[in-house]
Amino acid sequence: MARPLSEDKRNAILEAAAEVVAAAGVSAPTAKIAKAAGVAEGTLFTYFATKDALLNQLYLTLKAEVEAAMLAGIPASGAARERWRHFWDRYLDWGADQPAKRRAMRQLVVSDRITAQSREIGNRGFRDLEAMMAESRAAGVLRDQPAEFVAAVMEALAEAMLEFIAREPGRRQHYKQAGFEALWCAVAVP
Amino acid sequence: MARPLSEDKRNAILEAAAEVVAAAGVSAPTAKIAKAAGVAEGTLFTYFATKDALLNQLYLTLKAEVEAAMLAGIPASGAARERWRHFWDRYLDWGADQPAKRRAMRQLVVSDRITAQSREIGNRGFRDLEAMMAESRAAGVLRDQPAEFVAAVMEALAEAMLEFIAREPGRRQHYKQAGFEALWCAVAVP
Amino acid sequence: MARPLSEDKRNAILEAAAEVVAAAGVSAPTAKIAKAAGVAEGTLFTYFATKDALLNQLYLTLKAEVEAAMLAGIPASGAARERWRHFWDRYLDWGADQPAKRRAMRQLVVSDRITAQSREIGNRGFRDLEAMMAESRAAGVLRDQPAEFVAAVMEALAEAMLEFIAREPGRRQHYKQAGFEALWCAVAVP
Amino acid sequence: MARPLSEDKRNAILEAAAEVVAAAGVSAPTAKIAKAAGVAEGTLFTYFATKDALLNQLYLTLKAEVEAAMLAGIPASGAARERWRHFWDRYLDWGADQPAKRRAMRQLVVSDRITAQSREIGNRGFRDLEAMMAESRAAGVLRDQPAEFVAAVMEALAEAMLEFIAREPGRRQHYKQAGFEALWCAVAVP
DNA sequence: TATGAATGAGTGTTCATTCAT
DNA sequence: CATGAATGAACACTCATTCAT
Repeated sequence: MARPLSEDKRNAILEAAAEVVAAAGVSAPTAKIAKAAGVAEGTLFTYFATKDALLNQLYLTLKAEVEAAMLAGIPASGAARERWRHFWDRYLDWGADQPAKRRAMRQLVVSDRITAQSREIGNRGFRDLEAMMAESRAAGVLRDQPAEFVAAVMEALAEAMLEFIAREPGRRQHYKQAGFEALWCAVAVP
Repeated sequence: MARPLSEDKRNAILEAAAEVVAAAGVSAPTAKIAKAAGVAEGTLFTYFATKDALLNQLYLTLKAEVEAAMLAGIPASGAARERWRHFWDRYLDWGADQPAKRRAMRQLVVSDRITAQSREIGNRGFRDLEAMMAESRAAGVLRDQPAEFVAAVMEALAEAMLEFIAREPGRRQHYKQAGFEALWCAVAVP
Repeated sequence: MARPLSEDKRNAILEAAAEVVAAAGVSAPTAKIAKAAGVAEGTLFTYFATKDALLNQLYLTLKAEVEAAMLAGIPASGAARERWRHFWDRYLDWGADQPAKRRAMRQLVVSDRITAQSREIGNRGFRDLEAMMAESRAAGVLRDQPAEFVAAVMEALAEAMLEFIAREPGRRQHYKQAGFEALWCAVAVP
Repeated sequence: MARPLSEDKRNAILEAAAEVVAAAGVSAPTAKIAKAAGVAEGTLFTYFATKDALLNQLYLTLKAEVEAAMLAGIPASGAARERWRHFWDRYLDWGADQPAKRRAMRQLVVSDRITAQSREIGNRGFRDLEAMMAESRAAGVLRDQPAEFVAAVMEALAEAMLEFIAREPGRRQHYKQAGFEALWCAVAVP
């Protein structure tokens, strides 16, 4: 086979897309993304058939990245509150360390170019994550709310905290703490 | 349709813009907005100098509308929790009753076409609202967090609840209740 | 109504399209056509929704033009041979006087961008023309062939003669004569 | 599929080009042709330097093929009419049996990508053919027209008949007969 | 020699904005 | 002031051709 499709190039395009979408929204020109990735305009389309395919792939990639970040180093056992805190901290650290990716995600989530199927697949990972937490709910630690509700509250609060962290990077720990307190109080049995 | 007067036309354009932006994002063509408003393409530009001006005005108008909805019928006195509950309920009712406007707002908030100045002005209203609440914080009902923090948490949770209500309109009361419990527990002194 | 769609501009675009398609085929850029017509690139699309729409319209327009040319000045009565000769002469004169349009037609006829429907409509006019000739066939002047056959032979011979005339304009009369003799002998009862 | 030898590959590309050009015109992508030929995109360019070179070669190849078909089995002597009939029949049989090649030819003939030189060379073969017929003209069988004229009339009528045959394959004999009668009457001394 | 990824000029079409009516 | 045709700069995507493998 001649010059195989380069995984590096594919990743460069996705990284560039995150940067550019974060800065200019989903309507950013593909030419700008290609340039940022250091490839020719046409090359982008050998890796992603259409702009929509690229955006959907970016969405899935970012979703998977967040999930992987949250699961990394998760303690196999331990008090429910501690495990939740782990998730929360990893989530916020990821978001705070990758501001471009987080802003890109904000754009993608509200865009109608992300298909229902992508959203479905993207959430599947989180559902697995929540399944791991089913026990703590069963153990009576969490209020009686469906996993989706808990996840949505967590995401909402995390987003709000990340906004503050983005503006005041020095107070990351503060917002992580304050946010978690709010979260725990909101979802845990008092 | 009778030819509406000037002010009516302006409002028709803003209403149409909300609908169209909700459905197709901020990159929706001005021609589509004009058509939805029942005016000619060019007429839109006699009321709003540019598309950006229209989007920013829409943002401010919606912000003001939410604020007005929240303040309407506010009890002059009463327990802090009840007054907060009033705000919360009015906010969620507005969002649930005006799904298009809420979805339009989601698009506008993440768009880079909304200027910092607009955001500043838009939040001023909320700051006034919070000023009214300063006393409850002073009275030791709320945790020691800046008003912005409380507002951000409230908005984040409200958004999350509205997503659920949009999907299950019949359970509006349930989500209003569950959301408020989470909110109160997150911001109030335990 | 503001500035109405200009019939002149529409015609200018069709004329330009004929010129450009004649010279560069149906794959000629729309930008080139617009420029030749003296309008902006975008203007072309206010008159014709797509390039295909323009090409199909051009096809129909040219077909109608040929037909009109053939019918103009047709003697109401007279010997069949003279009436056929009239058609033949008008056809060849049109083709010889409008070389660009004729060459454009050559391109359009073989292009798969001209729809079956356009071809159907385009031939309808000729069928009317042939209907007028039914009598001569009935009168035993023409061989027993369907009208379509006669029309196809006429077109084929005309095309061949026009090629010669294009190369030797001075011998137009010669080729008109020679071609008609071939035609008549081919279709008439000996 | 066993990897074909060089000459086979060249032929495969030409055959594929005929199919693809017949279906999609001369603007069909070279990638499509390569795929249809079962070779890589780049390989096409080791056999033909440019797309134009391929198209011109295809034109010449098809021209040569028709000519060969017409000359095959030609009776060395015999009545002029019989020999003409032989040519005519072989021409129409070739066109009717190779509809793709014939349609490809139609596209090539009107394309400005076929150079004057190619056309010149392509017609040379036919001129040879006509040279063989010079004697019948000399013998007073044909009207006093240049060979080119006769050839053009023959081609024009053949094209027209092939259109009919393509639509009604069952009536091939009928159209061969009717067409030849028209041809003979058009070119022969009455 | 064969392959197919890489390239970037070119294409049809869209759209915010202007301006003649 | 209202209208919608006119404009031309973008934009997503295609494709002939090159060249690293």
